[in-house]
Parts: sequence; structure tokens; C-alpha cells
Amino acid sequence: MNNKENMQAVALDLFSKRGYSGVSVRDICGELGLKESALYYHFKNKEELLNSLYAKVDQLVEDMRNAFDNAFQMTTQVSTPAMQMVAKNFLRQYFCDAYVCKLISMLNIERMSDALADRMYLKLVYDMPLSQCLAVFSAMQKRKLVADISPDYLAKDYLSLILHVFDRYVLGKEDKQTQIEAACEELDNLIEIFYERIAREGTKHADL
Amino acid sequence: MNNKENMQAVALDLFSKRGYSGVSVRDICGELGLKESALYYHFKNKEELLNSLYAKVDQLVEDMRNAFDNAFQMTTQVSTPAMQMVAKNFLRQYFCDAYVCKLISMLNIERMSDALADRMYLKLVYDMPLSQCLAVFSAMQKRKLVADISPDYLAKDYLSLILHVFDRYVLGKEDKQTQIEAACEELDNLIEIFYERIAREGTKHADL
DNA sequence: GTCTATAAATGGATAGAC
DNA sequence: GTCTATCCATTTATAGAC
Repeated sequence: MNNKENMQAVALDLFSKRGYSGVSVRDICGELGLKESALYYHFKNKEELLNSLYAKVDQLVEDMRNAFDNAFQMTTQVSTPAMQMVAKNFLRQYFCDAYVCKLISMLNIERMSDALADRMYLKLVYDMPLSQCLAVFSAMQKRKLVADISPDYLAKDYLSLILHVFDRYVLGKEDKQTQIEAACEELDNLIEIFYERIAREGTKHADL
Repeated sequence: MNNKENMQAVALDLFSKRGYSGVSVRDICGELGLKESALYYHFKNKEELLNSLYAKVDQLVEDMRNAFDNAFQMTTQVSTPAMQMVAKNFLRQYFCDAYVCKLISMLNIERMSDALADRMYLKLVYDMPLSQCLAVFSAMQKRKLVADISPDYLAKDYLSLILHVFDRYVLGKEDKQTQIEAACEELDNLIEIFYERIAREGTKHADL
């Protein structure tokens, strides 16, 4: 790993905690045992470093879209337990990935004053996951596994639960790793009830 | 309104957008046509100004707790339409109040690096609203208006929907007032389905 | 690719006049 | 209660040596 990538990694880590304006070029280079001037060899200025991180968000969204599309096309059976399993791992594997978590934290800060950061945040946290949830619930509904509740509602309801747990138990915590365990347990309980309800409502409807 | 309060108002406004470290004492005073030294007459330093805003969060939480307790004790009938009405106005009157919204935005930024801000954020955004939701759903359940789904789940599910809309449509937007209209419409639709489901499940259970 | 040195601007904070 | 003037630390950024 070269120093340019190191700088991006350190910058992301610090920006995600203290925000762009709370971190100096000194801070970033100091962490790596380098002088500020070293950074200006790799980046035109501090802002270009930030933009290079924004570009990584685009890349991540792209990668996750592709990963999902591939996995989804492969799926031969869409059973409730299988979907429930996927659901339970959503938080753990997606939002709680250290890298993704830092990107979200950083965007969460910058979006308050930066329209571009706001758009990236929405894409990463809502648009992309929502379209994936929608695909899953639509598929389940086709197979009569779910009552005819609007799949759009189900997707939003489901994602809301995940994001609420993520925001409450993970974001803003120093000791994230410990918190993630509590978060996943809490989410498991919520998802359990979520699926119980849509299954119950689905059964009821199938009986008519 | 004296200048001390003006300074707090301007500071809150700027902190909620650019964060504590992104705003200088010069910025705050400049907005009011004052020199920096004027601020140091009212506050020991920049940090004390921030803490004075944190204190306002405590006051707000206290006030809202009391307001709810009074309103809740007054309530003679807990009907579904009445509760649904309360629900629809929750976002509009609570999270979208300009003052509350700024406090949340500010805490949302600072909580990433400040444990105190994190605690205040959780109190304002989760603990307090959640305890209120819980009281409402428990009351509804006692009157058999809701199926025997854990009221704890209902409260979290319900608050999640509100927060998701708030985060997605209101936070981080320049033109908040316009966005709030769209947010409320979206939330109205979601809450409609939410209540439809718990009523349906409730009826079903009552029939047994 | 990184260092030293340095410039120029900005930010937090104080002393003393009014 | 606010202003002028000032101080000192920090920050972004550049030029030129190695």
C-alpha cells in the first residue's frame, strides 16, 4: 500500500469522526510520520483529497449493485428462511463493514453543508439498499410468501429498522466493534417479528 | 432578544450546518455585526458557547416530556383515528420544528467525535420519542385496538419510519421548508399502511 | 517522493479604551 | 457591552533541496 492510499485511509478515518474541517493536513500526515508537503505531491489540495474519497463512494455503490444483481440472479429459491437469513446479515455485512461505516459517517457530517455529499449519502444509504430490498420483497410476493402489502412499503419499513439500529447503536460510538454485537442482536429480534408479521398476514390472505 | 441569545441562535444555525470546528468565532459575530471580543464578554470561550447549546437540549427534552405527560393524562379516549392523527403530526410538529431540527443536526455532527453529544442525540432522537410511542401503543393495546404484537416492537417500527423520512427528506437539505412538505406526504402514506396493518392484525385476533 | 523552510491567511483569545 | 488593537498558535499551500 503506497502513501497516497495511506493518506486516503487516514483521511477517511479522521474525516468520519471530526469532519473535513476538523482535520488538518498536519493531522493526516502526522499519523503517517510524514510532513504536510508530502500530501501536496499526491493531491492538489485538501479538497481534492476529499473529492477522491467521494469518488470511492461512487465505486462502492457500483460494486454493491453488481454484487447484488449477480447474487440475485443466481438465487433459484426465494424462501422465507433464506430471505430472513439474508436480512439478518444485512446490517453485519453491509452497514457495519468498517470501511462502509466510515464513508457513511463522513458523508453524514458533510451532507449538512455540502449538497454533493448529501446526494452521495442518499445513494449509499437509501437509493441503493432500497432498490435491493424492493427486488427481494417483490420476488417473495410473486411466490406468495408475503401478503399483498405494497412491496415499496415493506422495503422502506425493513430498511428503516436496519438504519434505526445502525444509527442508534453503531454511528458515533468509539468502541464500534462491541456495539455492533449489541446492534445485531437487537436487529435480529426486530427482524424476527418483522418476518413473523408478513408471514402471518401472507398466510391469512392465502387462506381466502 | 439580547445579544447573548442572538449569539446562541446564530451559533446553533451555523454549527448545525458546518459543525463546531467549521465555524469560527469571527463567523458568528460577523453575522451579527459584532466583533469577536463581544462574544468573549458573554462566554468564557468558544467551547462554553457550545456547552450552553447542549444545555438547551436538556431543557428541550425536559419540556417535551412534560408536554407529553400532560397531554397523555388528559386523553380520555384512545381511538385509532385519534392516534393516527397524533402520528401524522409527529414529524411535522416535532422533528421538523426549525429549532429542534437544528439541534438534531448539530448533535448529529458532533456525536461522531463527542461522547456527550452522542448521549444527548440519543436522548432527543430515540429515548424520549420511544418512551412516548411506547406509552401510546401500550394504551391502544389495553383497549384491544392493536394485535398482541410487542408494543416495544411497534414503537421502534413506528419511530423508525418517522426517522427514516426525517433523515432522508429533511436533514442536510438547504431548502428544508419545501422538503418538509414532501416528507410529510411520504410519511402520511407510510403511517396509513402502518395503522392499517396493526388494525387488521388486531381485528383478526379479536375474532378468535 | 519526501524534506526543510517559509509565506500568507485564519482562528482563538486578551487588554484596555469608550 | 462593545470596540480597537494586538498576540500567538494553527493551517493551507508553495519553492527548492535531496
